[in-house]
Amino acid sequence: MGRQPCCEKVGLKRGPWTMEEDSKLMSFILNNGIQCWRLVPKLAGIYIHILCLMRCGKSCRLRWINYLRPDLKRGAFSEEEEDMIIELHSRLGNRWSKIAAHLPGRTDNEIKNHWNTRIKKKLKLLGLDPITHNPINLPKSSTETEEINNHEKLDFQENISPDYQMLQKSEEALLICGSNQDKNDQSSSCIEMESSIMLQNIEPLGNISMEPFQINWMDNPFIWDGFSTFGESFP
DNA sequence: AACCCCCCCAACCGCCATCTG
DNA sequence: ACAGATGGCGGTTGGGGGGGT
Repeated sequence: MGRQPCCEKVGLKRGPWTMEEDSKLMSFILNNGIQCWRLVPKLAGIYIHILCLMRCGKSCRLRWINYLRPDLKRGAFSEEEEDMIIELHSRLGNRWSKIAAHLPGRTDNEIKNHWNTRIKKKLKLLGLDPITHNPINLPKSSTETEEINNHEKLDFQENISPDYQMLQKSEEALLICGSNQDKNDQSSSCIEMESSIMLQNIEPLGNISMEPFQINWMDNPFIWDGFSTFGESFP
């Protein structure tokens, strides 16, 4: 059995977040940091507007991580990012959070969505199984047909799937690296550590509600032009 | 213009791991 | 040591929007 729902569902709001809710949550986290997600909605409400933010802690956490975090990169994935996702997925599988740790500014949810809607199709078009990253429908070798099949494999690799060759090369490179997996784990931990440090380094310098304000982010201040243009000019 | 279909993605759900008293 | 609480993760869903008919 899993645990019970994180909070009492009665009276809690669900569905899309409003700008007001975003404002409350953002203000609270920037000013207080995150100690306990379950308390955030109540505290955020008391802190800003007396009214409670009628969301469960889990919903607040998700909204912050996937949408409000100031370090999020918005917009389409670049070719480089897509290639990186494919390469990481071939090694890590559906461990989206681990993959996201290697792509600064991207969330696990964003990567998961992008994988399911775009990259999966792209790989299929390239003749690759999105789960195993191996060619689809490649005949299995037997003693009698091995040579023919090898020719087919070569044809496939040379004529159909340059991306597959690229993947093979990156896998070879990883084998040569040997302890690369450990290195990746360490770098992943570093990224996680840096993220937590970054969270503590946020310094809101102005009024958060509807006016432009400045955030010091890893000693790189930027101006966030408020909630009026939310979702479009969010840095 | 109206309807339908498909795609995208934000948000939710359920489970597992870890923490805490 | 244990049970309940909490955080985090991956899978899934459903609503909105765009394109086609």
